Amino acid sequence: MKDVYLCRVISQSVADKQRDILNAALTLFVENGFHATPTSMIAKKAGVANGTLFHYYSTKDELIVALYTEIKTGLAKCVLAGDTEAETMKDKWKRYYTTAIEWGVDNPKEFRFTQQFISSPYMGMVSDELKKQGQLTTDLIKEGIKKKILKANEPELLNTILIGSVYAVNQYIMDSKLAYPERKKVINKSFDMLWGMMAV
Amino acid sequence: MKDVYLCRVISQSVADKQRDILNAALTLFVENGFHATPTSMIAKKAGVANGTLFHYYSTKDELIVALYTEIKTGLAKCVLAGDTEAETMKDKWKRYYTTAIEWGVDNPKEFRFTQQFISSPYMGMVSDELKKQGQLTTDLIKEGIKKKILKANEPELLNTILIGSVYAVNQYIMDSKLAYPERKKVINKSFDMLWGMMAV
DNA sequence: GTCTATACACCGATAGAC
DNA sequence: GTCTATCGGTGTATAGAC
Repeated sequence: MKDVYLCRVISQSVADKQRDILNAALTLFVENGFHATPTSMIAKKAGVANGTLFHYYSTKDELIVALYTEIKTGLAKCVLAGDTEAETMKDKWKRYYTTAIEWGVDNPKEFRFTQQFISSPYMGMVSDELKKQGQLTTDLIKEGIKKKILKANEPELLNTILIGSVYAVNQYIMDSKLAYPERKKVINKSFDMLWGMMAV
Repeated sequence: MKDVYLCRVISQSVADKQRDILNAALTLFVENGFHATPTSMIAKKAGVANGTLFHYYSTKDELIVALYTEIKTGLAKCVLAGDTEAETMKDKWKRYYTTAIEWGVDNPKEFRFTQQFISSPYMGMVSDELKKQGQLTTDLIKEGIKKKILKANEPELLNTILIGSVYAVNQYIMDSKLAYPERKKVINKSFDMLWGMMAV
């Protein structure tokens, strides 16, 4: 298993000014929240005119949701990138788990933005398509149960706890400002704990 | 162990109009978010004049933080209410765990509000006193490790995972709209999983 | 303490030139 | 596509009567 899971999200995916707008918005939203960040401030930080912002996103809400979609898609791509056929289920889970947490470490603004977004009313505005992304890991749990590798619990419940743990461990790492060697230990240790909980 | 963990929060603790304002604010914040809820709307729903709101809270931010403090204190009181001396550590943990989750079920608005608040920039405005409330469970973990009841992991890390799991399981219960008998099963089952993870 | 009335800043969004 | 200029709407907070 490789050691580094770096994965940048927004930087390369869209063109010039639009990218600047998204990057500026991300930083400011995380710092000040959605409300306290006027579009004028975003435009200024992005180095574009106020009107230009509304050329790309016809409302502020649309910008916010677009930013979330962008980030979430990038995370999913990043986590699934290392998928191989020849891999035990435990290794696959460990890789998913590690990649997700390291992604949060490499992209702290993106991570905090998603947290903020998910528990906001904007969450109701995202497409069902994007919402169903979590289905993937639930399916993997079902497969694991069928193969008698995982304990026969409600898959959705286990999935929820796992996602919650990814957020929790990430939060812990960020709060404690853990650098690489210690960080890896914490990730491994917590994975072992969780695996002990879910595996037969 | 008793079966019902009901625990209302805001309703009784403060006087008349002020209580109406907090209740109205809570409902509207959860429905619309902080931004999309003007003070005028809060005042209207509370049945008071706009100026009255600013008599009790000199800024909107102050109102938001006060609401969080109120709710958080209520939750803490509720969880600690059943503390007894003669109780095994496992029972105490199970009671804390169960009470916290059931509190979220009984107070869905309060629960969603805290989620929204914690991941917002307002979180930076709360007193250090309130922030340190989580210290209590961490200390209990340390005690458990010393007594060789719990595995010798980083206490903070375990605490973070536990809190994350409480949120996660609550979310699962709410999303699945589980009623009492099934809900209890899920809580017990998930606690057993978690206890298996943390206990020696 | 509670109300009415209002000041005034500010923001989201548009119009239209280039 | 990008800019400047601007408008209409709205929100926080205050002033002052009761």
